[in-house]
Amino acid sequence: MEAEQIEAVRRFNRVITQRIGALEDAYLSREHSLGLSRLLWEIGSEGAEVRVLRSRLSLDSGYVSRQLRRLESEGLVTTDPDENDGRVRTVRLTDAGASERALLDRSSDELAASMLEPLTASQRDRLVAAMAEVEKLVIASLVRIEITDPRDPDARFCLRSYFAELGRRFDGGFDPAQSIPAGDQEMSLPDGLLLVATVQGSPVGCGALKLHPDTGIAEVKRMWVSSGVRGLGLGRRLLECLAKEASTRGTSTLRLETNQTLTEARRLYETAGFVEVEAFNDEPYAHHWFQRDLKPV
Amino acid sequence: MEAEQIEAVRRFNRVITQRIGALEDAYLSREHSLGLSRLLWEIGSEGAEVRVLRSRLSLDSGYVSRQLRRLESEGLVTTDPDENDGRVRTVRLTDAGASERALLDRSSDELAASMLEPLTASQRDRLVAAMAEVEKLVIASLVRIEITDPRDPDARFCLRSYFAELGRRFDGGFDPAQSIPAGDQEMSLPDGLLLVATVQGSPVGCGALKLHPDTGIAEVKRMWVSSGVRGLGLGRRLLECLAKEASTRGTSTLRLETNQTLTEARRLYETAGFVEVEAFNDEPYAHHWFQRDLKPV
DNA sequence: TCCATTCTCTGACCATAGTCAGAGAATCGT
DNA sequence: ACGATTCTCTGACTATGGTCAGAGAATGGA
Repeated sequence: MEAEQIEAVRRFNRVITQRIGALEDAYLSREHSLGLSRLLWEIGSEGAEVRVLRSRLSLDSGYVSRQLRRLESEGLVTTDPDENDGRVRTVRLTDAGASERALLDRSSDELAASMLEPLTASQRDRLVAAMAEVEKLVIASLVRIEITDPRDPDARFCLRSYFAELGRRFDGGFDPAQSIPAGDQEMSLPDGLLLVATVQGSPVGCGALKLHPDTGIAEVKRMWVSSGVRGLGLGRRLLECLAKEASTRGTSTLRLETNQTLTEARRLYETAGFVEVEAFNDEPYAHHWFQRDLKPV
Repeated sequence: MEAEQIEAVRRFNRVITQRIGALEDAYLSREHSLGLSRLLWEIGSEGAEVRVLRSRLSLDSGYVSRQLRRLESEGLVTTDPDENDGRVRTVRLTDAGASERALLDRSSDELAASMLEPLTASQRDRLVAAMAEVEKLVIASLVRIEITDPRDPDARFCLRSYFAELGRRFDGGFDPAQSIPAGDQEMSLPDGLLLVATVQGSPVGCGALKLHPDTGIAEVKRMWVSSGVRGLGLGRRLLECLAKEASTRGTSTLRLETNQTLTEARRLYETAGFVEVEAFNDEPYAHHWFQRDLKPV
């Protein structure tokens, strides 16, 4: 990494935190403290359970409790016990609370507008485009990839999303019963593994391996990337991560099959060193079979 | 301004403040509080006067004093009275303080590096480029233009910079004595005015008017934009601002002359509605004379 | 049934980051 | 020379944003 780039990032951080900080001071410090406003915001129009608020903002339970009492005494929220679980309490905004929250929303809009306002139309377009690029790449830098139990909720979410996408994209839909299966056992060590990619706790992609240590072959399955984070090279990162995991577990050849409608996946495999080979199984949904040799570690 | 753009800016602000905030928590919260670290940083390797620190960080004098006592008691700084002015005290870092500051510096580097580290080389380049663009445009949105007394230090700085630049760029240099002068009086109301553009307190550009109410003509003089903020349309903003000020003061025609080496200025004048005319004065350094009619207010 | 756990709440603390009033010394302006 | 101003400092006070221990009610699991 070059010193110049680091200097550029530092300069950016300095300018941006100053600017946004100054604006937040000016706009958001209405009658409530920052903490109260944050809580009010996080409750949302639907209401929220106290324990959810606590974990989302990662705050102490006593602290949240006191803040809620204060909001209550100002008539901005009401808290009622949960119907199913008497320990849990649910906070809801009153009308006054909702309008207070709307005010915060408007302030945020004004804050954003004040960054655009002094600029010409073309400068605004450039700023918005550059911000989108920064945002995207910063999110990319937040991706964490970890081996995850297939029964984990995040893993379940990814697998469900994967099947849903195949259903949407395959000509004639997708029926898991027709396809070669990959059960939880096959995606758990030592038979295989599942990688889940997350951004700040939310699952955004996955990829699995079925290991066959006796033959030195491993199959790549369940490659999926959420539409929100496409174009960030996450597919490639997952694939390389799978290759590394396979390699350290005695795999010399990686195999996978794919459907003709998944063109971007095919391009990914080709540019990642896979070569198309004869069909090595009878997966009914596959049109292309790929293979890649791994360098031993 | 479009709602979409505002939404994009808000999303950017959210993502970036979260990201930078989280990183700062992780990296910068060493043994000193944020306030002490900020002060330590601001003192710099050269040392600084207490009053300068106070105004730069816009902090209460009592507060700064107490913070300094604390840094002193930890052996990180020394404060000595100024040689010339016994009221002023100058703070300097001790060796321990300097190494503490170097540590902060390194943390900032690591923080920046951690944003780049997970990315591929091409993504890094894109991120740095987009950050530079955002930074530039955000700075552009921070520019304030105000009528300023020519004897004000900021004004003096701009005028000095203006002459220095002419000296560098004109073939054969520039000698103010040879040129048609514009004294402080001529750039002060009611005879004229000087606009100074600042970004967060630092002067970055200027432009002056010499008014001639009897003829309805005003002359534009001393147009200068700091090299650090070029390409942001600041010249145009200054020029439009001058035109507006002239217009409200009974000017119907704006005039200016310029040197052939200032090509970007000439392009600015042409695209801002000025047309080249015969020489209307005998300014020895001028090669082109321009004029523009103003719509009455 | 009963013990462990979960969830919320209260009370007692604490550090940080200030603000405000005023005092004392040095300097400036006239 | 002297009154106004500038600069720094001390003391008293405050709000914010927490942490920690423990109590009491509800629930879950064996």
